[in-house]
Amino acid sequence: MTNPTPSDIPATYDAGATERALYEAWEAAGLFHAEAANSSRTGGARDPFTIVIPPPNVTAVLHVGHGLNNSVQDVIVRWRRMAGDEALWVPGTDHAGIATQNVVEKLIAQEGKTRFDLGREPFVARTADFVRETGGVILQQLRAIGASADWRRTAYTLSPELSRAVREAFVRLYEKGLIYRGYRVIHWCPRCLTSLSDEEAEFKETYGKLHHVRYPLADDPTRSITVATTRPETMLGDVAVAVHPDDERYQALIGTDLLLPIANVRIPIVADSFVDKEFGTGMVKITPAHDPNDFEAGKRLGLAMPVVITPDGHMGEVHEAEGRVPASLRGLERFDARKKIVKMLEAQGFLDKIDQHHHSVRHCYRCHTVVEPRLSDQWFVKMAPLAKPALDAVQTGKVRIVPERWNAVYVNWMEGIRDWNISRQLWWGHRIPVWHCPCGHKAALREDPTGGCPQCGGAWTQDEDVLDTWFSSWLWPISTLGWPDKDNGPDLKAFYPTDVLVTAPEILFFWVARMIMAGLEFKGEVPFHTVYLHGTVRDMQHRKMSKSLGNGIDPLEVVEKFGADALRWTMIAGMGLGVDVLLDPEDLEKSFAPGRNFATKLWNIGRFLLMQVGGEPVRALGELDRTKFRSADHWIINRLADAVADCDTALGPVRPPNGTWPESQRQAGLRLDAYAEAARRFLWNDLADWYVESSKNRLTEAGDDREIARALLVHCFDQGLRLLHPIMPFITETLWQKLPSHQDGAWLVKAGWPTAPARSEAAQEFEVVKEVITAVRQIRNDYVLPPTQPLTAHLAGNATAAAIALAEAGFVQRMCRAELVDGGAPTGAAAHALLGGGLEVVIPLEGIVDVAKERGKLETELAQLDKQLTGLRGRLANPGFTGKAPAAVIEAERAKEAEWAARSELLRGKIKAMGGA
RNA sequence: GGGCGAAUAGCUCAGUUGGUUAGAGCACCUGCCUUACACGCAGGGAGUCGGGGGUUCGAGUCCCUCUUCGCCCA
Repeated sequence: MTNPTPSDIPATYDAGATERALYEAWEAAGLFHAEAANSSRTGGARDPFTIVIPPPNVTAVLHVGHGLNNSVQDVIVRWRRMAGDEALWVPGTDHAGIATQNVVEKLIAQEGKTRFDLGREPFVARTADFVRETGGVILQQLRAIGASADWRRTAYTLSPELSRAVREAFVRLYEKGLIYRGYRVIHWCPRCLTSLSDEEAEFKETYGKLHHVRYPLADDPTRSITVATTRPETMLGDVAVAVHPDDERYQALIGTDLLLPIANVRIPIVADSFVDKEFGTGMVKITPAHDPNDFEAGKRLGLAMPVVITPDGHMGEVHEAEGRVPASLRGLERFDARKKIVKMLEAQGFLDKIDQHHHSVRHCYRCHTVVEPRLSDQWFVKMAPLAKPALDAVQTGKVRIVPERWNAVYVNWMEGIRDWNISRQLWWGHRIPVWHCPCGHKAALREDPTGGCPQCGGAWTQDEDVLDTWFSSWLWPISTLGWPDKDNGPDLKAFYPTDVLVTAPEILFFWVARMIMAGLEFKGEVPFHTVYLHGTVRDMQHRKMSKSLGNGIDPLEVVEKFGADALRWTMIAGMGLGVDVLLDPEDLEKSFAPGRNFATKLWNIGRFLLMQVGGEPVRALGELDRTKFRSADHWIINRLADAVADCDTALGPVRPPNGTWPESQRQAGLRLDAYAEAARRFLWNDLADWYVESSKNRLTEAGDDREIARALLVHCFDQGLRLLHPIMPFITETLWQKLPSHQDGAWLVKAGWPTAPARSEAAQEFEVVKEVITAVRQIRNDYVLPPTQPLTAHLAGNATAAAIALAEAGFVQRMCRAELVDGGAPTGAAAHALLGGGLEVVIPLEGIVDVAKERGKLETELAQLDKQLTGLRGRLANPGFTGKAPAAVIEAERAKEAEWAARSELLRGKIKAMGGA
């Protein structure tokens, strides 16, 4: 069989032609399947390793943030799969209540309809159809970037199974008294027409206006007090003005009435210690129905709670507000009303002044409408009892959060946790499983009731609201593995607790913290042992990529132009721990060419191997006679050992011993950028740049030397491909299957993760050879000698080192076009390089080297060295140093002093020989 | 307003408990189409480690302070 020639295999790798078919082959071979029976927790032979995907919205299309998040998960899960774990990656999607409902509402708006025109059931049916037809696209797109999930297990938060989990969780908490109905001020989105949790109402920095309004005393309109507000429209709902009970300024006013302008109702001045005397005028107006703090105050003081804003954000006498909203304002949109009220106040002489005011305003996290605090009845989960064990789990190390700084954020939130508003006035989602009947009886039920109320026989009506989407998401790790239907089923036993949760810090509270609570509450165990929080993909101005800014990158376009491997490489290699990944949407080439180029480099290493090594089998590493190794062989084995160790260190510990991370391991590992760099360095800088080059002279002639080189080339490339495979799965699999060591039917996906080979001391010898080559190259560059001009390099100063280099004279010749000569260095015009161990490289360059210039170079080097030597000697002469520094440090400094002194002496001698002082 | 974090090469970042001449990738400059690869090879320049003060034999690393930026929470 003849070896291929360069023209047989194209010089560049075509990702597009390879990736799709390869993915299909992986999937067809069932390589991503994980079986409960194989897990050591159920008596199998492999340790389980599980990741559950942060479920993307079912209507989502893949954006670069998904690309990053899922690439990270895939890298980790592929690593563990190769390492021999029963590696499970559970995929799925989220029904995304508000988001999906908004999408469908927009669709029917094009037909001029609202959801209310359709009615609840038809609207839900329409949404379900929409999801069925267009949903889940993202799961197909994840395949395009190489995601190795077990697709048989694809889950959906609104599936019958996961809906039962939601129901079970609700009923259990209800029965424990942890779910209750509360009447209070919540965040309300006037556009989505639903309440939101604290977490769903996001702060946005805003420049607003602080209006100072005069409220006259009811019985003496010549006197007035001044209060400040950013939301004048809510003043119609004011029921009191509060001062601090100890505030001397206002003692006399407590108990007197004010006349609320515009509304023209009397409101009292009351005392309450929540008022900050120092802030503003020390007087605060109380609007219980439209501000959460005022609500608390109003409750304490037993005040009325008039509601003056309608659910859709218009002025109105909604509740307990008769006579407060003048006809001219009724029905006016809240921000229009604000402007009008300010004008009215001004006209009536009640407006003192308006200040510019920089503050944070809550917005709906789905539609970005300014949220309205609103008094209403909602369902809540009592969080404190759930938070306690979840806090402990992180503080004791059962769950570690990486990077560390998010620990404090987590702890802070848990310690100040507030009850969770879980009811949403939406139609798309899990309907709250509570039924009421006319007799007032109320029950939370696992199954829909069949008959009537057990107490009065009346007809049941189900609660109208649905649950917060996150109420299903927080069950994800347990529900996707079978809870509660198969609570003792093999999957939960085999794979729960899972291992790593990979996500962005934005949903630490929405999701991660709540999953920890749910896992502990419903399964009695943490849902995962590591929370890995990665950065955000941003553009070159550090702006988050978003549709509205138009600065996004389409991952599928990148896959098409550069390949999935290139996409993955750029994201993983550029991802420091918790650090944002910066990509340039204006210049995809700049961002993704490095990954494509690396793939091409690998392709060409492969091309070289196939041509030079041929298809005949190679000897196994263990069968090689190490006594016949050349220095390069020892060296590449050591470099491989380093690479394996570096990758392992960067990836880190896998699971906590005995379920708890020791202090020393809490932040260890998951340095994906360091791992990527270690794999790249080995394949490119070590194997391709040096070992492949060193092998070229050896492959031409049959014999042991050729066989050793062939075997090591194949072995090292094989191992390097394994190290890189989790990051660049397609190119590595493609090349790996072409290796002569490849067994029919074997997949790199399932090939073993490398273990470091035994090291060899002899590897240092090759460093000498490399140094000589580099020295000659530097001289060639310094003197601008054409690469083709043959040179003679005399070696002197260290016979042992010289002999090592001379043994590889042929290789040196090939690498830098220099013939090595033992000794005989000329005294005339020559270029000099002084290497470690006193080895000298002298290249005679009559007519090219200016002796004075060459001497000048050496003098500069000497001056530099002497300066450092002086400092070093000063340190060693300092009794403070020798008396206090650790022995090892002093020892090292002494050794350094000796080496530098010798080098200095040598330099001095050479300078003298060249006519210097 | 409270808390946390960051500031190191043109850019993005490493820098372990204080201890070599502060590193990497990208970018940049120079030479080269050397029979695997120009999506490549070789060589090179580049940082008073944000400012100031302190502790120490020794500070990028620890402490104080100022400046700037980011994040989380209210």
